Amino acid sequence: MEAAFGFFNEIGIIAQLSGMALENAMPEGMTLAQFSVLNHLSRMGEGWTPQRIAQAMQVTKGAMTGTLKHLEGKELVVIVPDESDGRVKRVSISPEGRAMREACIAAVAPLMQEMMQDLDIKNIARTVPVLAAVRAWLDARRN
Amino acid sequence: MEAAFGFFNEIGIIAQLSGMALENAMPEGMTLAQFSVLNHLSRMGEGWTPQRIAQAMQVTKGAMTGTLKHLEGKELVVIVPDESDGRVKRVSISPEGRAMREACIAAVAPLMQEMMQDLDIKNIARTVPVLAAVRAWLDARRN
DNA sequence: TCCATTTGGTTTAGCGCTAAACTATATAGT
DNA sequence: ACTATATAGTTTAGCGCTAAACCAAATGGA
Repeated sequence: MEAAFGFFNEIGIIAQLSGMALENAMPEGMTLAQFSVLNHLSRMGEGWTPQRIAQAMQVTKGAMTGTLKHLEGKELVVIVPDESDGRVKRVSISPEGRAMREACIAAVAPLMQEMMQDLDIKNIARTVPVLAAVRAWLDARRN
Repeated sequence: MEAAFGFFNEIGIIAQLSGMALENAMPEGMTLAQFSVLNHLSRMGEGWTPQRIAQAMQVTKGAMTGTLKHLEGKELVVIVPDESDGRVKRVSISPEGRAMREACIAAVAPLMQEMMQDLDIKNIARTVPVLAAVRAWLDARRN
């Protein structure tokens, strides 16, 4: 019980601190939320709908509307209406978007290197399956 | 490198999901940020300044101004000016605040129980020292 | 004594998130 | 064919967070 409380407390603080550290390292104006979408599109291919991206990122569609608007404003992403279904839109990453993704990864790499040098990466890697199990449990429970 | 990325990704998602799960379980209108302050005051004693609370919670003083305003509005906390220093304020938890803290803990307990039943609490407890080390590293690095 | 610096707190702009209300389009059942 | 329901996306209100500008009070050195 105490352990569980401590666990979630650490998780919350690390999420906050690491998020800030990563965003500060990234090119001006880029956020983790925006980078995540670029990364997803780059790795998983084009033509995703906002709704599907929102599900993949575990955020509401309302939140995704905002993030995509920012990305579209910077022309890192192209959004077009679907031909066969008037409700849905299709999102693609632009060449500038790909370049920005690369730039973000390059900007963040030194930080990761530094951390892996100072901390024992083995120990960190060992926690990942446990974290994944907790995430899966929370996700399933959330209905 | 991949491991580190995956690690922070899991951390971010768990923080989001667990935060929502806990807040949904709590009494209407209570947030994790507000609960954390009540919990801190209850455990660490009275008379803390907003600035010191902000440092303990790892947030900016601006953020703490807002959270304390909400708590004060609900009369869960009492804030008075310091006598000897015109700049500082002193924060105390009220009886209602203590009751609210208890209510939050009681509301969240079943969730924790459920999780400890479904997942192996030992594995989770084992991750806590690693998480603490990562937090300490990020904290030290942030200057 | 006076002025520069430091420190505590507030405010504002901006981004992320949720939940819920709302619009518009598609689909299924009668 | 018409109506009810489901689905995609947008908008709004509200909370949390940062960073930076700002105000007020304390402090320390010339």
